[in-house]
Amino acid sequence: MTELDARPDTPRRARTRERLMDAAFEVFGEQGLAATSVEQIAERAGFTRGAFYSNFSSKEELLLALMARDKDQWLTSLSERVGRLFPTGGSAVTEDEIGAAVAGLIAGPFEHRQWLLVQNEFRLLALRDPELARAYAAHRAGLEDSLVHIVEQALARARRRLRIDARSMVRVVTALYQDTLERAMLSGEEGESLTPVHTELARLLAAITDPG
Amino acid sequence: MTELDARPDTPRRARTRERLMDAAFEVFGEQGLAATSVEQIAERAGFTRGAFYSNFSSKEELLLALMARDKDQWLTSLSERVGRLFPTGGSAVTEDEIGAAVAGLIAGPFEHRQWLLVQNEFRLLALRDPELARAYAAHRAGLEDSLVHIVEQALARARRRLRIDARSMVRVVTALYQDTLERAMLSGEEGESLTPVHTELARLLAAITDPG
DNA sequence: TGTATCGGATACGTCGGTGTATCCAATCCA
DNA sequence: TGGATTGGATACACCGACGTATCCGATACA
Repeated sequence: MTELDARPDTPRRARTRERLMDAAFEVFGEQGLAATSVEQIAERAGFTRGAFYSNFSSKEELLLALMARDKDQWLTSLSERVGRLFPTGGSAVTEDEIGAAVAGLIAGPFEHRQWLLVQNEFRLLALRDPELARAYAAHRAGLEDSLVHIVEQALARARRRLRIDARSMVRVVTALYQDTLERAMLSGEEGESLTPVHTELARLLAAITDPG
Repeated sequence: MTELDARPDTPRRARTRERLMDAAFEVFGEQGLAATSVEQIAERAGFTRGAFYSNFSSKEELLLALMARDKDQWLTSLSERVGRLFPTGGSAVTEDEIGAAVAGLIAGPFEHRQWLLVQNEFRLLALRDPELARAYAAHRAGLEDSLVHIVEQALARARRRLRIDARSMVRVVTALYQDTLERAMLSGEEGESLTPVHTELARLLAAITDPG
């Protein structure tokens, strides 16, 4: 759990760490965190266990690095796309358009399945380990704050107001998104079955927003 | 995964199976499914691995038995409590009263933490194993149907109507309940921190119901 | 060009869990 | 009361993962 005693941060090291994280993300998604051995991660990345342990002190540390690395990417991407959907000075937006927007955002270029799985496992670990719980809570808080900000901007631009406050709205939507995505993944093969997610979310959003 | 080749279903066997399931539920909750060995389960129940394998063919089979066993208990209990809260022929119900009702229901006698953890892990397994996925989907479907029924009854008795249909409402509320409960569990020690769950849910329910 | 350092590979001992094959004891029924 | 049947305990062989200590080759630098 403690940081690896600071070694020189040479570019070569950095590349190796990246490759290990990428590999870990893949294998975690396929097999699950607990079921994945350090050896499998290293192997997938084209290294051996020796390389792994000279870059990370444990699977857990790698996981933390992984989560931190990708949160920012995701957020900036989302923010950009929302900005394009609701440009400043645009006109008021209908309920249908909100639904379409959500659909577009969700259908983004991210591997939902992998992320859902890894996030779930991370959360599960955090629920049992107070140390990890703090890390996870911070992670989520950062994400939520950013989302709230994005939503408030979007609402202002879309000329709509919420029947509940933005933070609650974010919580409801993320929770429902998770749940519905899981439901879709559980029944049928990924691709096409993402549509119910959209309609479900659109329906809810229509129910809690009013023109204003 | 296949059933244990049918052995005589004597009362003694049944008792042993019960004890093993109870023990498994405890240990699963504490350590997680993957981290729990068959030996720990047996030990907790006061047996050895031998006993386990002569009653279940695998951890997985035990898990399925466990889920099936407790779903019904929970549902009937919930239904009873809802019935008491909204008796037939009662008067119309205010938003505050709905909040209070939800709070009361959630604060029920069940070990939320344990259940949340086990359900989460079950779902995680199901997301990777199509066989389990079907079992889990059936489990959830049964639960959801019952909840929808309960909600429709309660709404009629409370003289309120929803801005969305009952099934969507059930999905939203269960998803949000999960998420908020997790949030509470992640920050601070269990007991008192369940209140935010109540207010969050009450707020949402108020937003999607109208008097009618 | 020679030497030091760093990244990664190899090899090893250890541990814990698995599943099965065998054994013992208690209950059941004649 | 004595043989059979069943539930559970014991013992065993096996495997996979772990973490570390040590070694080798390549790069960097003088």
